[in-house]
Amino acid sequence: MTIDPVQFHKQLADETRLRSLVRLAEEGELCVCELTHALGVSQPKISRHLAHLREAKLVRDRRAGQWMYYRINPDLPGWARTVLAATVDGVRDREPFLRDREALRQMPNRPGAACCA
Amino acid sequence: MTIDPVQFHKQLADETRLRSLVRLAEEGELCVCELTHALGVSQPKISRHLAHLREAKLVRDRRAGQWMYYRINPDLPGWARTVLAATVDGVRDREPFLRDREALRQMPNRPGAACCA
DNA sequence: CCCATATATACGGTTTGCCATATATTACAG
DNA sequence: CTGTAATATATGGCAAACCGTATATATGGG
Repeated sequence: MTIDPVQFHKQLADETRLRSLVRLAEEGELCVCELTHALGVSQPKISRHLAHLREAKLVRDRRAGQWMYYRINPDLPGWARTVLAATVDGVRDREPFLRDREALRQMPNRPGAACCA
Repeated sequence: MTIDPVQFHKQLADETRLRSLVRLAEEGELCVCELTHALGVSQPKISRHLAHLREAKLVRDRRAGQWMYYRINPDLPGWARTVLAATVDGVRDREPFLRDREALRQMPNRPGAACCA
């Protein structure tokens, strides 16, 4: 799989997209409503940015009922995965990423695993 | 040293800047006219993009006579250097980066070492 | 069917960013 | 000083990108 490096970095060069990617990198898979809640931004805004990420091949989506789940594209080339991992590592303990992690943790009625423990 | 990750990636999200950074990463230090020749773009264009990179702390400059030499900022945080190195690694053998390397190698009258071999 | 929830897209407006061209600055040579 | 080479900045125009709001689509339940 090949990716244009300029397009790739453009995706990381927006706060909403970067926050979404960091969340996805740490959680594995999230639906739109979880990201909306974690970042505290409007649903169309998240959805639009996720569409960008999908078009740029940074993420993949999967439908499960009414929910669309997004995850980091596992087929990214090695250099891109390294870039992503290094970036996540560099920002993990800063705002607003800390706050995003906490907001997701405290989200009520999360779809998926939460209900059937 | 601390750097805003969004601003950082914005710098890599432009072809002219990325090509300049890749050249600097491989050559160590280059003056404006060398970059101008390597990439084959206008001098003001290179100069403007180098100014962006300097303001974003990605590069440092040094004056030597009439020449301004630029290099990757050695004080970048670890994650940023990793991102940069991974990106360079990912693009090294593609166009237009191959062509840039070759154009620099064939540049006549390079300042610095070239004249006094 | 009809409604509610989750998600996506369309629209209009504003900002940001890039470019080419022209001009200013700085350093050096004579 | 004067001229020349290297570099930087200023200007105006244009295109890309982001945003909020409104609306459309899709799924599942009753």
